[in-house]
Amino acid sequence: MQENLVLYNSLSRKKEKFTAINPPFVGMYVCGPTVYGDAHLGHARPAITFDLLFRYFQHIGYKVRYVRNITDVGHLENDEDHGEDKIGKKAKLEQVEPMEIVQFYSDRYHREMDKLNVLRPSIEPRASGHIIEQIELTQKILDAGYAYISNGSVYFDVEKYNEKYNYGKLSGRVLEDLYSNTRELDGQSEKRNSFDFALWKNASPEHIMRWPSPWGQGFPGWHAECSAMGHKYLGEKFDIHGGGMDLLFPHHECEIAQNTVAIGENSINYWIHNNMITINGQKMGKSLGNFITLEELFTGSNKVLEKAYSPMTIRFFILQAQYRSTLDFSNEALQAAEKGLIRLLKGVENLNNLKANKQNNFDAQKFRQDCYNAMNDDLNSPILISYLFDGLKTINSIVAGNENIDENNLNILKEVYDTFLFEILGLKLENENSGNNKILENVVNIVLNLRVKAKENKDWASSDFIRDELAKIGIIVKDKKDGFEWEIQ
RNA sequence: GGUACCUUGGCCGAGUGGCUAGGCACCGGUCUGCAAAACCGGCUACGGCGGUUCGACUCCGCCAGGUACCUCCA
Repeated sequence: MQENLVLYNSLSRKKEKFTAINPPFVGMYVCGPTVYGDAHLGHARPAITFDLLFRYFQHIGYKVRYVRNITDVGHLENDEDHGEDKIGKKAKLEQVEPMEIVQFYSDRYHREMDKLNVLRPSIEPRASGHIIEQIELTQKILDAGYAYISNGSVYFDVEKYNEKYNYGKLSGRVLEDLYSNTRELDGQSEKRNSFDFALWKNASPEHIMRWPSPWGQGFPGWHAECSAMGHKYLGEKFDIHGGGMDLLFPHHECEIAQNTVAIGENSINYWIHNNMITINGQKMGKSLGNFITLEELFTGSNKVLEKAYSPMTIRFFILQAQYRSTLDFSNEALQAAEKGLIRLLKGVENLNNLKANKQNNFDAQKFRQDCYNAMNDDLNSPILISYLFDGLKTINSIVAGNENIDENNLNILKEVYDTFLFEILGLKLENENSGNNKILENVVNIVLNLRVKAKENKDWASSDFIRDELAKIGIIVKDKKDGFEWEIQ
């Protein structure tokens, strides 16, 4: 087992050596989607980031329990006092049961994540399935004296909490600043302070999603689910809590407050946050309306897209940036990723056909160690990928006969690509010519075989005619030494 | 307004107090009937102004520009 993994902890704002609480087990909780719309490029980033971590942990010998929730209740729009439930609103709009919305978008989320080769988590709990746990959490906080009841709702008393603990220790916020910077209360609020947050909300008569509780008919506050479910499945203390940087405040800050009171201080060791994907330098997000769904990316059906991009192109694009950096979307960047990935995968094909030599001038052990070092340094996937490209040059030189590799080093080299490219980065070969186009495939092959005959007869007019006419309808022919390849543009 | 962060070559994106990441594009070459593809090579950048230092893209200060969070967002 590699013991040198270093991860950036948002709590300390430093890179820290990772030490599991109870090795070889690792408990990891990641905030999943609120399922009221299609997954977009932004959703792919945490999914892939924590998939990378999940895969790497397993590779270096840990047994990981990976919990990623599905939020299906309690996530309100706008203001906590007056906002509408996101799922409930969509259900009304579509005139279906809220759970139909949840099922529909959960299924679609899974489908897109599968395409991205994101492994399913070990447990995927839903907020609506853990109402009792959230009521218990709320009751504990009430019993401890850090919450108050107001009109059938229960609010966390941040001011009181901050007297003993430090509200803001994760996000670096100071409560006094929040006083001056939050909007003035209009006098109608149920909350004592605007920064107090709901643990349980009283349901108005028109609110569809509602459950009985000691405080009346209602529903849980947004932050309650992660505290309740995380600790239910991972224990009182666990190793990692992850999510997007935009959840740092208030969501994760509130979770820490809840956990501290209801479960204990420092119940989670490492807080890990991925950065945002930007478009034209601006965050891609639901509220800005500048998001591109994954389905649109895969099919090219969005006017900002010059073409369709395959799931592996998207995955590679995301992995080419370190997860804590913003990543700027553009057609140019995506096409660069696409071409690079194809070249890398072709290199692996060459590698698998390599023949070992007696002589050797490649140090595969060092190469392997470099790759581990990159991953151990806070999952530096772009550096890892740069090494894999460096290795490609070596592979091609060996193919060309300019360098030599012996059997031992060749075996290690193959193992490194297998491990890092496929197992850890989670990339895979994609089959082009999607689906039921067997007939087209056969027809093109017949035509191109005719072209081979024409070339043998030095009938350049015919061979160029075939190539050019195919190009006109979007089929690109690539000659090879021993035959041809083609692809649909 | 408060808090934090960022500014790297045409584009994306790593990184370090001295040892030119990588990809894409571009240019040149090999190969090819030609072209494409593939392969090889070239392309030495770190917002501005000061300071610390033998030496700064890397540390410090100021300025400029940008972003995020402070309300829902991955």
